[in-house]
Amino acid sequence: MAKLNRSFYTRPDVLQVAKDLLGCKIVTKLQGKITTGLIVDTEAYAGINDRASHAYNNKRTPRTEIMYGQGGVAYVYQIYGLHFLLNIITNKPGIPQGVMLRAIQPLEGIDVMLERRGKLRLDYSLTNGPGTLTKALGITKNELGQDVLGNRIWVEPREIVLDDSDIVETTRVGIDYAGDDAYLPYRFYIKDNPWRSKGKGLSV
DNA sequence: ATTGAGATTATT
DNA sequence: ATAATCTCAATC
Repeated sequence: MAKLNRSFYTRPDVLQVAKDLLGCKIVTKLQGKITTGLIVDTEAYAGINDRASHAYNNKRTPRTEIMYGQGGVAYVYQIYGLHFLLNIITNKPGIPQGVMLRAIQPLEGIDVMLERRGKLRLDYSLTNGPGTLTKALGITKNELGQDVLGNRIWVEPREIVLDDSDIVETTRVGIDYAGDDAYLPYRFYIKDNPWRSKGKGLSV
């Protein structure tokens, strides 16, 4: 199956990339196992002018450096010492923007995902948060900097029809520290899809 | 060298 | 409501 190409990710409008990723299929081939899921919930982080972004104010640190590289690369970081969150970097080198995956709908390799999550039965909690979907897909900091056009992680094009009326725009989750930018409509999810992230914080 | 908080989750 | 748990970044 085809992979989304580099130019999909290097587009200048990170909001458009976040929307266009909805309905696409993310695939990981890790530990010799393939797992896939439909992307149903994303958030855009708009770089140096976005107070919610790790790269706000052009902040360059060892952690954020990857965001300044080329688009189509995985930015994985650990939060609360417990969970790994997956972003795909967008735009061209020097412009640190990216899209975080908040939730997926499991498609293939569900048995593997259940095992990685320590669950016995399939329910929404398998992959309905940014930290749970990475665990199900086997993504850890090992994948930091991986090319999303490589053979470990990639995304395949949307095969379902989605128009704007199928996409809900709302505020991002868990970024109260971002002041007014917490109210920007930079989160997108597929309307009526039950696999979307519940989230806490300021979501409408 | 020290400290404080975090793009969360699961449990009480 | 809160514990879990640790890396990173800012400050001293």
